[in-house]
Amino acid sequence: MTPAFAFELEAEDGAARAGTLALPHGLVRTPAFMPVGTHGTVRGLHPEEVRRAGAQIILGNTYHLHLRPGEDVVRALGGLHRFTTWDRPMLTDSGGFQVFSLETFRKISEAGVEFVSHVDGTRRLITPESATAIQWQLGADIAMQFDHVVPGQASHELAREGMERSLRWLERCRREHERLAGGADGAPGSATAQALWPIIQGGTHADLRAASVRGILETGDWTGIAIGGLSVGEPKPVMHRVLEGLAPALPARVPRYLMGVGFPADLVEGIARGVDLFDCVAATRNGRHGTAWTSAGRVNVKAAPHRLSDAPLDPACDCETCGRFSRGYLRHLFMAGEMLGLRLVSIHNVRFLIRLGEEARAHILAGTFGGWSRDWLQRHSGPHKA
RNA sequence: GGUGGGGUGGCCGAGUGGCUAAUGGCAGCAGACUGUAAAUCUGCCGGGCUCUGCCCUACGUAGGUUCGAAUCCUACCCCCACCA
Repeated sequence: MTPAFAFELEAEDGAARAGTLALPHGLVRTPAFMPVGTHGTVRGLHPEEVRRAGAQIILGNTYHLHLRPGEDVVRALGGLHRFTTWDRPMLTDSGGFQVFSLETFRKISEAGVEFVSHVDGTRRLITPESATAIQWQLGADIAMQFDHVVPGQASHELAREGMERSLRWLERCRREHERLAGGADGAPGSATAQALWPIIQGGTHADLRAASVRGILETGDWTGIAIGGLSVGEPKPVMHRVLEGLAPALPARVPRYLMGVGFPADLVEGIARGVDLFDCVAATRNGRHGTAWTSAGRVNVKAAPHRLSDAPLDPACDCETCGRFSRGYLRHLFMAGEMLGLRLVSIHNVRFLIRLGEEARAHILAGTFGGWSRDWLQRHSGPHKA
């Protein structure tokens, strides 16, 4: 039996990597896209639909699950896996992204972040310790450190502040996680039940990113390392440059998780720069908003030309939606405001990204990733952008 | 037959003399969306042009008052409510 959290690097093709990550609830073949299920559900989709789309692991969110229903409820009902009935691996984000996205609802101090709940207005102080403790109660396979995300346009000074604070908070998360894993508070589980992953910050500044990696690697043997603070407003070439700068500094035997990314082209670009794991809400959000990713580029499901179309969204797609429903029907569902439309396009987009990971993996294992990714990016550039 | 209310752009519905091509909403068209405050948000939405502006058409129909009318007056047509 593979030890929990072991990552086997199976092949490299240029900077691209294929591997297998062993987690308490199962294996994750990489590169892989992880659908986001903020509230303990991949929005709009039944867990079986997520599974059939090929998802190996999904996310949950610490901050949102803390507000609703509360980690005590989740724990009382058997933990996140049992609560949601998702029996494959899960990862919880720490709430660090909400430091960025709910910027107008929070105040940062060294102690932590005080949020004014967007749900009921109550004040909630989230600290590195509490974010870790909440995640322990939720019980996902992987917990993320509580970090300080700054916008993509952040100055060197602000990016440095966020990066250094994230390092200090990482240490506090690590201690709390070790304490909990040791059963200090009588919580269930053990050191093998949940991993804690650090997050590289530093904005768009190469020196800060490098310092972040150094700081993280000095403090422990991590079973995975995340790259945060990207796709938050910086231009794509800048994100690519940051990834290229990071790759050589990262240990090869540790999986790399690019947080919050991305669109299809971002996956291909990221994989080409050594990223193993991705997550992004765009698949489901765009699905709900009527934009489908296809092998021929983006399709606006609501567009009039699809009115009489009997064709599937993407003839090259093996998802449940494309196997059964026409563009004309999907357009009708959107126009009629029927929820099935939102769900069907979400299913398609999730499958599209997961399949993209599967295809990339196959090409890396076959040693053909370079040509394949170049062709793919070529096909999906310009007017047919992905 | 009588009395009262009303007829506004694809639909609903504001507007009672100039700031009105006419508030809103819906429908329609397009765009945005990256560790989810999002089944959301933004823009366009009478026609035409030599398009930072100009012209035409338009508030039931026809006439009138006025420098100026969707807004006031007259007649007619139609719709609704109540009474006979």
